[in-house]
Amino acid sequence: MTVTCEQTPALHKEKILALKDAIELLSGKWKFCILLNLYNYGTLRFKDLQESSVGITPKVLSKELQDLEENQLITRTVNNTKPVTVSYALTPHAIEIQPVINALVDFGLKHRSKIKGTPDQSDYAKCPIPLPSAPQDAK
Amino acid sequence: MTVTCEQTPALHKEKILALKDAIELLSGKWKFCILLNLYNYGTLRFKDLQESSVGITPKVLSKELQDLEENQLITRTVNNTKPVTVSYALTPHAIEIQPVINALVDFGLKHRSKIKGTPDQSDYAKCPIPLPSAPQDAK
DNA sequence: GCTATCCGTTACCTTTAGGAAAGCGACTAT
DNA sequence: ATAGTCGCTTTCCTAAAGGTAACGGATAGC
Repeated sequence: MTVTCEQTPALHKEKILALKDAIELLSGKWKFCILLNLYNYGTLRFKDLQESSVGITPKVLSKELQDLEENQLITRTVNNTKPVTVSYALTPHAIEIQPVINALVDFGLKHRSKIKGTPDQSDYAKCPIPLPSAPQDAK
Repeated sequence: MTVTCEQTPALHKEKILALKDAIELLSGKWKFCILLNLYNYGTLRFKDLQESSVGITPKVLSKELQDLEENQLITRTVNNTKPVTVSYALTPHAIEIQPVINALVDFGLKHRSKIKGTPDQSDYAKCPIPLPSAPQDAK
């Protein structure tokens, strides 16, 4: 260790600023979770996201989605269905975040097995849902 | 539409939990910043970190460092120097986070040039250090 | 004695994230 | 007419994050 691989200070400062931007945009309890769900399922409606992001309330979900849309990471599409539905999907720009999420998941898995050891019952308890919901099920 | 590239729900849930663990540990305004500085400089003392993490207060820095140490991402070493100094360095386990930070920085750079366009005055304002030719306009 | 440096801690306060619960507008099914 | 679904919004509230300022022990120099 103790590499001291000091790059140019200017470049380092630029990185710090970029990092702060990213943190400001993505920090919080839910955004990565929402994005991961969209990566996995492609397109999700409001209610799907509410169910897949276990524990989120509509108010918070609504706000998070607005934030993400403002930053051009997701698109919002209103479908004219019987009760109106709204679809959310990732923009091309959002693929830039995939490496972040993958790295984060990767770290989480390793950290969990390394530090925690126990399989975190509290979180399991929060996730009693079978998840897969057919997006267009006409009742 | 409706890509639904659904991997096994079990795997997806595992990822969500890992993601939530990682978020819980790393979220906040400062941790990534501290880690990036340690990546760049190798080993830093308390005061170095205070100066490189522009804007952080000793109280907050102290707490962040404790969190990181508890999670075995950094080591704390007390040197017996004239006024006591303390060195912080990354643990081997912390290299797992490097991809996260790199991806985050990468995203931040792209996002900054794509969405913001403008060079984020607020952050520049928070950085009274002779960064580039800093825009020091007195009103 | 007075001051300074380094690494914090303590006390206090403000801001924000986020949760709980209810409602609302448009529509439909019974 | 009533009740239900969907996608929110609104109001109210609490817990936590984070900032400000001052102080503390240890050590050293003047």
